[in-house]
Amino acid sequence: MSTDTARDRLVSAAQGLFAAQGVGATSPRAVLTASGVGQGSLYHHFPTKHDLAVAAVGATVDQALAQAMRTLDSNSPAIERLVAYLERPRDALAGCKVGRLTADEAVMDDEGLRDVLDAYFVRLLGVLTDIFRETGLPGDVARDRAHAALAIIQGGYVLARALQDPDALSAAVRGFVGLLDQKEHP
Amino acid sequence: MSTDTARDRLVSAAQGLFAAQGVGATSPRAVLTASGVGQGSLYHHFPTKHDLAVAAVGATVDQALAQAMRTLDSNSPAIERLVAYLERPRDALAGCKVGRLTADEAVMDDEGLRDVLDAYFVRLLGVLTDIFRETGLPGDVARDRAHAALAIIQGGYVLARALQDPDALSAAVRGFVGLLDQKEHP
DNA sequence: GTCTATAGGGCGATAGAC
DNA sequence: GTCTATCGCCCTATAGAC
Repeated sequence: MSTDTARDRLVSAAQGLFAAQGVGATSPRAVLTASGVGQGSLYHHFPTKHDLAVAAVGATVDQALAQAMRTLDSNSPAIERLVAYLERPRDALAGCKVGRLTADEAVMDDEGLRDVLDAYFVRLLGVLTDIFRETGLPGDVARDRAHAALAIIQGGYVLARALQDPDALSAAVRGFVGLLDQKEHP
Repeated sequence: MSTDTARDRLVSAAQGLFAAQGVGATSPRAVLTASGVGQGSLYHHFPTKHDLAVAAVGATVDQALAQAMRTLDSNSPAIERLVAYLERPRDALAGCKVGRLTADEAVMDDEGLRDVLDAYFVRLLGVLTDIFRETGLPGDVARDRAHAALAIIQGGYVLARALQDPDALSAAVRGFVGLLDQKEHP
């Protein structure tokens, strides 16, 4: 592992705090306390909070994309890959590490961070659209369904947090998958 | 109008700022500046930020529920009421005034505010579940579809903000409504 | 009820020794 | 590269006059 340099420990600590509290609510001070490095080191590697945020959010998005691709990029039939992605176990009460950031003005006010979020969802939408196209749907319908599938996950996280009940996300996924299945079992 | 008392102006200003920036990122100072009242007045009516937040978030939830019920409570057929609710015009780029708060730790760490969010979604889920039941679905399936419908809206808001494109919400709704319709037009 | 003034503390960032 | 010390600002909240 290369996670024991000061820089890596800072990024890793920032990722954890950003996921738990958001970017705006996390102070550089909190990051350096959690990482165990000194104040000077933080500002040596990341002159401003913006720089730290870009590094940490970028790392989180890379990891989330890699994880998503593991279920979406197999060679099973399209519909199975889709359902595997939708039903993948998730920490519903924690919320989506990426999606939650859209409610954080400190993120949305920063063009660099906005671009990172944008790239994440554009990529996922592209892959999901291709999957729906493989099932024989025309392109525009496939694109709408891809938006719906992604919205189910993101909205399921919101419901789970609001209701403090992880099953709210599972229920939303079941409701959506049930609609997908009805074509095959009418 | 009764919105020209100091108290009402404070609540109204807080609602606007909370919707735009979240609760944690909005200072009582910002609220009193936006409302035009003096500092002493704020702390006279709302001794702590918590008290102000409960009043403002409560008001926002009441207004949002009333607006939702206007489309859900008509006497048109169940499926029409549902689609009318899903397709209602929304300020997608602003995000859901209520749903966005689930990403705000200042809200989730406050039991009173959590309860207000919970009540909002429980109420909407109840009404949506009843609508799906009216279409002849068994109770547990109706409940899952209600979760899915609400997740489409909440997730659509997240996608719209992440992509900076209001049509992402519309696309998610189209994708979902298309699946609902396929039973009728197979 | 509303005002001005201020307290005590955390914020983001910088200085400068080692 | 990493440390400790410190700056100036804004935060939430309180004090006390009017």
